[in-house]
Amino acid sequence: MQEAYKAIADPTRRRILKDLRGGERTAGELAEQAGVGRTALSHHLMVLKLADLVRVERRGQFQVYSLNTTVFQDLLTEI
Amino acid sequence: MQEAYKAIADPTRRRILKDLRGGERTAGELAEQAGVGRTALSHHLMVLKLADLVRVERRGQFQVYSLNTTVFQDLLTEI
DNA sequence: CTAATACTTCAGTATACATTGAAATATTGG
DNA sequence: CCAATATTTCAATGTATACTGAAGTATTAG
Repeated sequence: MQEAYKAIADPTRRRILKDLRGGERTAGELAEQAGVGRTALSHHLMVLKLADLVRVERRGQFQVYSLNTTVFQDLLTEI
Repeated sequence: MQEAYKAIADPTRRRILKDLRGGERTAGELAEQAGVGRTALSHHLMVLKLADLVRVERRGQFQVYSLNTTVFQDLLTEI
């Protein structure tokens, strides 16, 4: 759970999560919206994945990210 | 609000906050419970104070800390 | 006033995090 | 297959965070 706390401590990652509330996004779409480079974004997505806050699925040449709302609920409950 | 997110990202600070749910505590009591030295604790308390998650009041030779539940609510709402 | 108690600030160090450009990997359209 | 597109990994750097012992500040008991 520590991973989740660290994950939401960063403003860029909170922007990513907020964006994902609007539905699935590709890594590229997220990078554009989050205002960081592809490399940095990839790092942030890895952090969110390790925290199990997002899920990812390859769809053709895209990696499609989506929220894992369950873990969000757990986090809220614990806080 | 960013300060609050960073504040709860650290496990030691979460222990401090949990302890404070049991009522007011002096800095010394918190240090003992949190399992860190006085110096480190003082630093963590400063972070919590900056995040406005705790309030402090001098009472004689003690600094007495207590939770600021209002900011907690705001944080939960935003998440 | 002085010593003791309770904390905080200072200074230094070690570790973790965020970001970047370049190179590597994966998938697909033609 | 090969070039183009999408994304990740590598390597390097700067900044932030956590921790520690020593010194400093504040308050009170005697």
